[in-house]
Amino acid sequence: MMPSPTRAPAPASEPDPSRRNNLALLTSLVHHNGVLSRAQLTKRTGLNRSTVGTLIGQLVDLEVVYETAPSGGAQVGRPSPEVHPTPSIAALAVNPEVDAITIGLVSLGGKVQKKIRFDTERIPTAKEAVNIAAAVIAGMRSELDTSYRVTGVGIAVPGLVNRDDGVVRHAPHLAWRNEPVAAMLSEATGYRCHAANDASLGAEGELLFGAGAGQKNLIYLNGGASGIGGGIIAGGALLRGASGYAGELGHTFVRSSGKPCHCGATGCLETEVSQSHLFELSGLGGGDASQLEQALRENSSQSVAAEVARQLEYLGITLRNAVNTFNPEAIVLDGFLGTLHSLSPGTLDNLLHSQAMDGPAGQVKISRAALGSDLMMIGAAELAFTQFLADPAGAFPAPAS
Amino acid sequence: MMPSPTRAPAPASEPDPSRRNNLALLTSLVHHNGVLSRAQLTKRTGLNRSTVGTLIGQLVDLEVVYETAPSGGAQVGRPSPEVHPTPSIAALAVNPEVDAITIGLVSLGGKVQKKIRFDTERIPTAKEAVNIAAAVIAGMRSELDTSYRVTGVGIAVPGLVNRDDGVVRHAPHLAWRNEPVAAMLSEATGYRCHAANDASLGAEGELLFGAGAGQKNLIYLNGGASGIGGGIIAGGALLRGASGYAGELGHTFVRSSGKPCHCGATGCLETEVSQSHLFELSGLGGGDASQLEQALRENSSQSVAAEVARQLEYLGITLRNAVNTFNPEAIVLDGFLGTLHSLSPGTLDNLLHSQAMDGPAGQVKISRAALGSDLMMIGAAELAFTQFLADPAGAFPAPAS
DNA sequence: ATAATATGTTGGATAGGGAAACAAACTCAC
DNA sequence: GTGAGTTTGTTTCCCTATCCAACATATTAT
Repeated sequence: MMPSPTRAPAPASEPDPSRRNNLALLTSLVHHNGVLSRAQLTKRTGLNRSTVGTLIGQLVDLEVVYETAPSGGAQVGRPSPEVHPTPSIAALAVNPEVDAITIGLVSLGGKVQKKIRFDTERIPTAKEAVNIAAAVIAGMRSELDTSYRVTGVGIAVPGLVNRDDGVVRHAPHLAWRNEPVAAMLSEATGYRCHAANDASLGAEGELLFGAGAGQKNLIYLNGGASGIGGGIIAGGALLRGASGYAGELGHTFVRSSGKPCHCGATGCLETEVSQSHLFELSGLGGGDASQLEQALRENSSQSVAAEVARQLEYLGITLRNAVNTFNPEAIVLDGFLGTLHSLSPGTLDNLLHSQAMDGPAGQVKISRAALGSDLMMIGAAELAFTQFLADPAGAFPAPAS
Repeated sequence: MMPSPTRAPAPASEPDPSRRNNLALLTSLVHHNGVLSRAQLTKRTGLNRSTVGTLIGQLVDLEVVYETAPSGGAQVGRPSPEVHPTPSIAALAVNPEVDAITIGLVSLGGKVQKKIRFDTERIPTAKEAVNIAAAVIAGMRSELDTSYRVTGVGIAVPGLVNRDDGVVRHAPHLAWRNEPVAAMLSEATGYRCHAANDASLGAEGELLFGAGAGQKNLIYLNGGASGIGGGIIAGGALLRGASGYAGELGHTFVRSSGKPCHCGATGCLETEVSQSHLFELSGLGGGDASQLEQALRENSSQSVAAEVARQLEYLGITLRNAVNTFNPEAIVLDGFLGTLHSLSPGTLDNLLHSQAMDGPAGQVKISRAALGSDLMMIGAAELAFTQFLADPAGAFPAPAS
């Protein structure tokens, strides 16, 4: 049984928690792996063959998954049918940024079905962002109602977000303070909404569907126009902290008598390592990450090389701290931090091996993010999937048959 | 049922994992809280009254706990009998340091029954440490065999320890490298031995029995003769990392162009903040933590005040990083770091409020460690209790009746 | 073809927690 | 004191979900 010790027991009408747990386990496996044979599910869960059969049967009835004929994998024995996530179960994703709001629709299984980028003239207020998102969702509404079962909405915000109540405590680059965005969007759309820090969701996205697949301890760092955000996976789960604020590696101390940061401190990573310096030096007025990367690659000036080296050094200090503190298996760099790393491959590895403690440093692999521009959609959607995945049978009372 | 998805299912002969889980849950609650009434256990576990009754009955048969008549707590209703941990179930604790090896015996419930400090002439080698510990344990052996059921031995080592295999990767202050201390002591004593970093175990000890009781996110920092160690509790569990090396906050970067550290980097907290500076300035040649504290309190010289302020500033940088990264509810300072904090109360709080991000910083409480010199014994013993607590029915096949 | 292997399927057995009814032991009010 | 109200232990019965074993099925290897 193992009921959650912190929580009161579930009301009597609900099915036995153990069944729910096992359904949740299977659903999560299928969602995060895309396709799995029943035999693989049996191995992965440790459950009995017959039990998996029953459970899959229920999930098929619930239209959470569907089965297809075995693919002819040349293997001895009776082939096992393949279990797929139902793509009509989906979650909405919203990602407000300084210059745009992106709204997406993501299927169970992590496939991005739609992605709509709404460019804004100026930095949106929370109210504007919610209005835009609600309007886009309203436009999709008839399609959503007819062709999808929507589990909810996840909002990825570049700033401190209290994950429990969905209030943005402070998003400096958006100039938001104490905005209850989840409640606002919930009010406007009628969907259950959740909000969290964008980089935390990025970490979960890369963990489940991207460069960190299968890892249990992973550090994700993203550099964008809105500074540097971080998300940490420890022991297989996202590090949340007391209120979900954990992971702010962008404000790691990297330099004595450094410049003051908007956070109140001095010498933060985010003030020393920034995309805008690189844009200036490379001669570009602005643009996206790939344009920056190309410009930097083509520019062989001394000043650019020096700046890249300088920024990598500060990034190295942050990674050194993080490696000593977390002993992760992998570090995933996204945005212009991925660019910096790729411009001078090996530099960060060398810094880590010389400066971090040899135990933890010996195991780290540094890589670039794999999911690109879909990542925020996938991460935010995951936030809205969580509740569904925890109780796939209870989320949609009657299967749409 | 919820079998662990990563692990193969348990052999068929064993009892149902759900019963094991519930027994483990109850045993842990009793162990960590000392005494609990059956009614409290019912509330805490969320299990049914009758189920708790059955389970406690089994634990009584196993002599893991015993019940006593209700204490007359003035409360309406039938009084609930109290459940106590059996003190004859115990774990051994070993803590090698630069100048001594301490061996202890800790009962279920966390009470230190014995503590034997063996002072060494010089820094002990791993072999010497193991020999001394084995000899002391051999001396206790007849008593252990007649009066106790020993679950195993936990070794708390000041250095990087791979918790999975019990190998000390590197303990700089002891000058140990790649020493399989757990295997060595296991060989010498016949007990199951486990090893881990001392500060990590300190964090667990304070979490379960000390200043961090009830918290879910906690940072423990200990300053001693052997540098600064850290342990991090995140989401209720110790942060281990890929190999159990996590938590090395003593090597947080705090100063540009700082002194080189033995770890290979420069500007580490451990090189800037150290007990020996304070001993020199206070005029003491050496001594223990309480002597140092008294000397510093009585010394009103400018140079001492300046050094205390300087060290607190660097400690503040580490805590700033840690708070931004972990969003903990509590920070527990031990050893001379606790002394520093108490000499200038409020300084660290002010530093955090001005420098750390306001979301996470608003919630942190900084306090001193509560368990004093028993902490390492309790923490190390916990390491040896873990396996027992996970399966209280399976650890000692036949109850000694 | 036949053997070997792996997997789905079915029916029965079992375990273990939950619910309800009852018993017990306490406080409180009068 | 005595009865009412409250809380908890105890017992019995039930239900659920898993496991097991036997059989059926579909594939590869020989």
